[in-house]
Amino acid sequence: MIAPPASEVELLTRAHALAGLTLDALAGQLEEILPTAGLHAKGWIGTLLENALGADAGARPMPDFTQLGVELKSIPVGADGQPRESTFVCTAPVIVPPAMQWENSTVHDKLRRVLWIPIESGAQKFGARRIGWGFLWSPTPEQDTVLRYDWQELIDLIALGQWTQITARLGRYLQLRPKAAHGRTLRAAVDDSGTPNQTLPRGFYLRATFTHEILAAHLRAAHRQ
DNA sequence: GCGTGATCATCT
DNA sequence: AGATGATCACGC
Repeated sequence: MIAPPASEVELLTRAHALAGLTLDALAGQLEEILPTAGLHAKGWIGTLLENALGADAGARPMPDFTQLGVELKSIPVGADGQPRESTFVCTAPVIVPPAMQWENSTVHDKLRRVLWIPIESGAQKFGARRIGWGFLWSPTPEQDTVLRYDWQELIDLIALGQWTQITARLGRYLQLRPKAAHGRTLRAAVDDSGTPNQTLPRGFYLRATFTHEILAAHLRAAHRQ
């Protein structure tokens, strides 16, 4: 158990010390056992990085580094450097509190400041994947505007109980997708006529097209240095 | 069961 | 091939 970093600089320094390491190497340092690749490894890399960097949020719905307000996201990238998957942000509420606004939403909380750490993905053996160069990101004003708009559109559908209208096709940067152990998971909700019912729990995700934009912008900025 | 960490598998 | 909908593992 490593203490949480005291500053963003310390966090970034820790992250950069991991760059170039394979998962095998980092797991060895932390005395953690590599999972068998593929199906049963979902989420394992993210947890490994949390442990390596001193994240302290656990499973609470708040940024991983609670004192810094920084969220950690590992992101699988192909040989081309492009994200291979969408990025889970947080669970979506099923009952929307009347006072809920973008500014006090969990999505906003988590995306306000993110430490992105690219992870090699692709055909190689799981343990041979290398950790990339992490970088801190905050939404630009333009990105924040789109995120806010997406969030409002999606949260309105939930608040109005219009579950049948909800699809992953909605949202430019943010989308809603199922987030559950399996398809039979149900959550108490209210439908669009105000009648209590049940619905599949969903989560907010960032589209890969958006995270691609984030990574590309970072690389352009880094090249100018 | 719920929220965290995500990726898998199917459809278009 | 890319996006959508479904699923896997862990801690509490």
